[in-house]
Amino acid sequence: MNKCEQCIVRQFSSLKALNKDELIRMAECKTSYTIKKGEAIFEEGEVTNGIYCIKDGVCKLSKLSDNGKDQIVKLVKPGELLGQRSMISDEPANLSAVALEDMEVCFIPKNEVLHFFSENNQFSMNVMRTICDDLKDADDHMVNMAQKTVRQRLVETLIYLEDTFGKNEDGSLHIQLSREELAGMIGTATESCIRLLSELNKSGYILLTGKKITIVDKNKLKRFA
Amino acid sequence: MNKCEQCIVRQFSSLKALNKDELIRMAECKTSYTIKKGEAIFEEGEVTNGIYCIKDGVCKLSKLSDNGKDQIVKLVKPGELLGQRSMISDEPANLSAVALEDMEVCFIPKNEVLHFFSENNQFSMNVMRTICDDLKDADDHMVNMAQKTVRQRLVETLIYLEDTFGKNEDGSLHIQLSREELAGMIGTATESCIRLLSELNKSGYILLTGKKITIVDKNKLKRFA
DNA sequence: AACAAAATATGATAATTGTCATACAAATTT
DNA sequence: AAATTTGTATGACAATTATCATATTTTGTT
Repeated sequence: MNKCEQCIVRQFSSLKALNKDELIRMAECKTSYTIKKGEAIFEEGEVTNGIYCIKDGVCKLSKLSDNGKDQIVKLVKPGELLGQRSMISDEPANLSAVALEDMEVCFIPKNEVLHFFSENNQFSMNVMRTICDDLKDADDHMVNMAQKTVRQRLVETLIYLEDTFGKNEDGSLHIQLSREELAGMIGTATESCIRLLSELNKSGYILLTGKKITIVDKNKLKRFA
Repeated sequence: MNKCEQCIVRQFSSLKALNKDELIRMAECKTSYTIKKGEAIFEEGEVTNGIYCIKDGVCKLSKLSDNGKDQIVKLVKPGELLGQRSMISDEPANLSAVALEDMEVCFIPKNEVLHFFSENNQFSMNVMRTICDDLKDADDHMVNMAQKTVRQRLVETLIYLEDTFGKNEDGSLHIQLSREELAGMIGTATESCIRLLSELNKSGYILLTGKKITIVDKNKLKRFA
């Protein structure tokens, strides 16, 4: 059992408000998991009974729409928590969480988290703030979905992916999404996504090399959209 | 100055967790406002420094998109609070709040709310839960915007309006939105919204009488979408 | 290495949706 | 009451996007 005290991601998360004793207590009750790329941490509708803290790897939060397509609502990075909303609302998960890379996550049971909530006001305010940030992002995201064209959404998503997850040494986007997943982020058909990527490639805004996507000139790309 | 204790909407809001003393304190610090239809309670980007409790009337929360169109993110009813997210995140308002009917609202300064937060755990949990509900709604809404057709969104919005705000004696939707506002809710051009309404009218699913919209058969309408 | 399965790419076409123009109706102002 | 402004409605057309079909490439498996 690893000590939460020494966990690298703790300082970047809501958990930074916990004191030494609380971290020891958390280390004792937590369960660590390894999740392989493509595996689910939890699925839509599942009762989770606690939260997950992401130590390593990125996952997607998505929801299956009536038309059979999976819409990606958010990508989640190390340091972030999963399942807080469902825990607080006392509801089953509204979204599925599936690993985009191999991951390491820790599960902390609900009753423990609620204990920290009642004892540590700073901690609950931190969690509250991240949920508020999520709400703002979701509202903005919604407006984009409703008002922008698929091309604009694709361009903005590509820039978001570079800004948030960085690039490899060769300049390509570090995070690897299938075309279907990228389409699921921007809310369009996979073919439309491929076609637009292809168009951006031909126009020289991006570079497609196999599955790798490289943004040639971010500002030019931004202006284009 | 009216007593918060006797306020009709209190029992339906997060404020129901406040005790007698807290309500007296709140009554002393609050400011009551009357807002005329069409007037803004606050605008996107404005620093609000507190929250508003809606006593009477409905308002829209909207955001101006880059394309110049106003997207309605949420309609807010009596008993609900406005501005909690911005207050907790300590940010200017992300959305504008504009009255759809004449309204009565009470403003409670930020420092007072934060005081109740720290003293009354049940109250903060209530607020947290409403924000979590908003987040879930926003996520679901986002998926709909991304994956459903304008027709589906229109039909679902009409049903939502009837279910949430009820109907007049003649059976028409109680809440009155302009075509432009309805288009802003479903995320489409005003002309497209008008055209689809007209189509639903001709097919007998709804009835258009002046500005009034009547759903003829809710289940049939639902199935149609 | 050979094969099967999955992912990516592209063409053809249809359906959806947006834009611009214009007409008409209703509400407001003078 | 006439005039102006605003909101609603509809046509014509263009642009966007989805769908279906079909290659082609890549990946994984035997």
